[in-house]
Amino acid sequence: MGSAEVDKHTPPSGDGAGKDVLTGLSNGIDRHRSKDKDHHSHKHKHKDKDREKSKEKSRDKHKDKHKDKHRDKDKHKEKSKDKKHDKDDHKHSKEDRKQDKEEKKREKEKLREKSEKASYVEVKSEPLSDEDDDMPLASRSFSQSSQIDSEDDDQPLAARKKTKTVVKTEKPVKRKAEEMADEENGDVSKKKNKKVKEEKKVKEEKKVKEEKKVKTEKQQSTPNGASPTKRGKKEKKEEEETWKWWEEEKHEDGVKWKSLEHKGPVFAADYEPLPGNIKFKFNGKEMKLSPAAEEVATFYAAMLDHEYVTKEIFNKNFFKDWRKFMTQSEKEIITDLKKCDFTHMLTYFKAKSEERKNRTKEEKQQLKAENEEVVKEYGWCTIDGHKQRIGNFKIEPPGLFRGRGDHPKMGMVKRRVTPEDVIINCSKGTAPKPPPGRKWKEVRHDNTVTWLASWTENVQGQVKYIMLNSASRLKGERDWQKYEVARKLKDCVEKIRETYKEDWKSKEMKIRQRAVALYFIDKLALRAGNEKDEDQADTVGCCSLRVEHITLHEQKNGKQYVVVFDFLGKDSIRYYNEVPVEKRVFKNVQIFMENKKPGDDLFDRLNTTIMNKHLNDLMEGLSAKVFRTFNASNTLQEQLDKLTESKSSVTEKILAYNRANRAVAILCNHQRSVPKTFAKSMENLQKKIDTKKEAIEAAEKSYKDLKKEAKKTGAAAASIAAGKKEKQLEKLKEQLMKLEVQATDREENKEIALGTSKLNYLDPRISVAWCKKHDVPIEKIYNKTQRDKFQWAIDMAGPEFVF
DNA sequence: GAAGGCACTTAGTACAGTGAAC
DNA sequence: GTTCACTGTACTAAGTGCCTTC
Repeated sequence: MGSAEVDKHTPPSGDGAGKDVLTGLSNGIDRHRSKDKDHHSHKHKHKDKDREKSKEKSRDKHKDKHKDKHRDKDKHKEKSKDKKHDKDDHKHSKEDRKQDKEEKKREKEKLREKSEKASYVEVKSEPLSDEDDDMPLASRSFSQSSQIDSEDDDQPLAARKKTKTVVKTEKPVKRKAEEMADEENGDVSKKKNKKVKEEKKVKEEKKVKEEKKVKTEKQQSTPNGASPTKRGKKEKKEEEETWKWWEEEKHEDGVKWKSLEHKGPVFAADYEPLPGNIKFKFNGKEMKLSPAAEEVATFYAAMLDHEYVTKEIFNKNFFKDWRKFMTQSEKEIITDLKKCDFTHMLTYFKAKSEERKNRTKEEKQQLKAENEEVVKEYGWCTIDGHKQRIGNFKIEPPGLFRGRGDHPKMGMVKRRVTPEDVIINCSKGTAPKPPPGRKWKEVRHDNTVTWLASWTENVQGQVKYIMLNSASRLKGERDWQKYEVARKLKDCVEKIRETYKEDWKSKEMKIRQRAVALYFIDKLALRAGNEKDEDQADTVGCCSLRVEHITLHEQKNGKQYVVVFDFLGKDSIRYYNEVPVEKRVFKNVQIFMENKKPGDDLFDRLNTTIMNKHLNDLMEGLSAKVFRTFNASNTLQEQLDKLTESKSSVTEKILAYNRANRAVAILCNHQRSVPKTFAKSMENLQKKIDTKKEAIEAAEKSYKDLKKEAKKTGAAAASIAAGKKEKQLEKLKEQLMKLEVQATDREENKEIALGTSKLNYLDPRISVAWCKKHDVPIEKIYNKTQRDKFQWAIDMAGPEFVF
């Protein structure tokens, strides 16, 4: 299929092309059916069928897209069901086991529900119409055994999954993560570790000296006027914060801690029923709800002003779940969400919120003190003899699930977590006490994991964890290691690039797909793109890109061989990019798209496991995500080198830093919604600019007048005044320039989030070194929390550090 | 070897806190 | 003292990738 043909099925790219990309995509494409297509699309077959159906049903194109994907996801279900038909008993038993598991899971759920009796009235599940199971059974059975291409290893994954003849090109031995981690550190960090060991003695001596110094200072300061408690607190805090774990020996393989003690999590406060005068109305009639139903109703009421409640799926899920918390009589009465009136509740919450805002200083202070007490008690743990902050010691309160994008589960009730749901992890003999009269689900002593407590959340069945905060050793060590792997990639990236460029020419489709995908991951810092379940929002990454997500242009805006990417990535954030690529990549993509429907996988012979296996063969510890870290950090280093002028002022240097940071954020597609106050603040800034311009105009006029006068009269006074005016004018112009730069900066940053890259992708040693080299205070780049997180880097990196 | 589980990182948003401007 | 706008933090959803199970 030529690109023109592809283009025919895609909307004009460019402005606003995003969500409309699907429009008309299926037009005519179905006509290209081939052998390859047939077997490749086993997993797509039914989704295509359904897609056509859904097209008729749905008006919203974007929605359609998601629906399609959910059907896409059905393909996995179907896949496994097909297997059931085609394959041996083993598959049957697999399916059975799966069902067994699900049943067990359901039983567990039930048990948990029972345990929550205390907080909710238990109601037997209501047989509301279940639309989830609308997949036609007929479409599930589909044999494909005969459709496998005879070409070696050059088959779509869907087909290959059925055969056992996959040629294994990868190294057979897969090593343990711990081994890898150790060896990762090996190459790059080993030297450092050695150095660290050598220096350890010296440093320990230094440390002892420092401690002595601190002690003496303490002793000296306490009798002084300064508040002893305040000082003591500060010093204690500092002591806690300055555990230089990076100078210590690492734990052995897989061991995360030797001792761990904590007080357990903090549970959400019990539900406080609404005052009697706050009424819920159904069909215009006031109604007092049972406590359980009322609590869930308040979750919804509190969100009435939010966009979520305009979404059908949100309302549907909420109502279905809400009914589970109603009494029999409530269920009989409350039959339609549209007839429910929660506004009185919302008004009450708003008033409460106002009340909170208007608290007196004393009240606020008291509240703050109370919170601090809680943090003091539950916010810290003792790990290997050191006190460390816990990141999230509060258990998530109940509420409505706020899935992002078009999440099929949004609006479902997130149930209250009880001690009976919680697994505690700590040293033997140190288990925290559960709340009075309650029990933990389990207490374990697993020192190969970093979490302190966990529970399984009911909406998605995911495990949630209580973990240490980012300033802790456990997090810092991993962070350091992450950047070391990225630096290791820097040393061999050129070779890897040569390899994948060579692979673009491979005879094997699988290898060509892998090579092109890797090129995208490397060039565009795309995420790997794991496959997703049908009960999640339809988002993709590189390996899971579908044909509908890209458009090819032989020529676009004066550039040759342009690939236009338009898809929803993580958090349903749109990724739109027009990328000129090498001809060979372009031609390959053309081939990958041939005879495929919009909803088909672009890389049908590739997934993240295959990609990462390959990457790990190229370099130990390498996975797709390392490219993002590497490219982000590398970009920062390059941009800083390019943009920083050593003669500039600190302000200008910071501007340069922010620009470099922004370049990375753009690369990684870190977006944010435009701040609510943006328009207004821009308006204010514009006003300032206008005022400044007026001032400049006036100053210019008076300068001219003064100059004229000086020339005319030759008076020294007039000449001095003109000189002064000139200086004033220059100053004003400079101020104007600054304001205009600020406006540009703000405008450019409107939709870009700098924090994510700073926190997760940029090797902090680059920033630290840059600060040290250019005499920029580190506080200008990192706030307190960030400095805590990157303490290791601040301590470690000198001005000479280069990524 | 597919699928699911698990542990962890990465992500954007909401809101509280804070300090500057008026 | 009040308002406004920006910053920092808490929160929790959504990714990645390795490991285990069957």
